[in-house]
Amino acid sequence: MPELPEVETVARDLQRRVAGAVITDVDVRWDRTVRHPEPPERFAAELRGARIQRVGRRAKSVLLHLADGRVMTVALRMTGALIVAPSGTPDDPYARVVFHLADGRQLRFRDVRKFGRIGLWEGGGLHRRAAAPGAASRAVRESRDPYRVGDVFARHGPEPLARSFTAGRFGARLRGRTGRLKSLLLDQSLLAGVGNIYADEALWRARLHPLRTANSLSEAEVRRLHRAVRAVLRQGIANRGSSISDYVGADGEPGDNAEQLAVYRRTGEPCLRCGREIARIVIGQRSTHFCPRCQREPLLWEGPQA
DNA sequence: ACGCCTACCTGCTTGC
DNA sequence: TGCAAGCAGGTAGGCG
Repeated sequence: MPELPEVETVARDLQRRVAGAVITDVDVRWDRTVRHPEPPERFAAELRGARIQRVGRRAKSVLLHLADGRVMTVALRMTGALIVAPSGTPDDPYARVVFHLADGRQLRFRDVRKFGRIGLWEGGGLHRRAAAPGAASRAVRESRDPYRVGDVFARHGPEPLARSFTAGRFGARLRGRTGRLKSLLLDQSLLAGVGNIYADEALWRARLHPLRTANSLSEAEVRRLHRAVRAVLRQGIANRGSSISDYVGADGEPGDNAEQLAVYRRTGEPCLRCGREIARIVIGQRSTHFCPRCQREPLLWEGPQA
């Protein structure tokens, strides 16, 4: 469900609502949601009495910075949501982890499909350069604790909305890559935060066919894609995210960006630029939407293609 | 290192 | 109406 704009919206909501709150107890109702530390009783024990100081985001994870320097990471994956429930709110059968706050409210991790993951880590290392690919997950798997939050994101690429993420830097990361643009935009080690919705939207905006390969792009096209990625993400944040079926912010309200989407899940509707019907194809098992006229097909030099 | 594929889960929609 | 298949915003892990 949530990509960068949705996760950013949740993080900003939580910053307003739970910064300063103290966690008094934790119910883990689906053990596998908690990945570190384990077992869940230990996760709960380590959080009792912790104060949430600040809420932020890295990639598609919400970061709850605790007053003692530790960081809780919440990866929402497909259907995860973090919702602040006032005291007395009816229970939610899909709440997988419930954080009880000292003021009587609950911070609920709701997750129908149970793909979401929560971890608790020592602070530090968030802003350093990427380590060797694979090192992070291997180390986490093998670690006897304490493990730093920066290591969790060691394989992730840069934040697309950071000032330091320039077209030149984007081009350097794309250089030599033979993969298709659609798949590369979804690759979190190339760039962090773009998912299926915003990948399609960015390619439409940049007028690039999703099957184009990175190494086929001119410098001007790289600049166009760079601008487009940033624009669609910023617009998504401004509209509090795209709610296709069940995404909601921490206030439980859906975002307004779905109606602004140009191609995502608009198969058969007219292109906003040229009127041609939006097409849907599958790339790397992911549904992909684009305008066959505005986003010209790459030249195919081999193999039977649709 | 890269690309491709599967698994992880549940619920909703679609087509027969 | 029932039932099975297909689809969904993500990503770790295994394969070649």
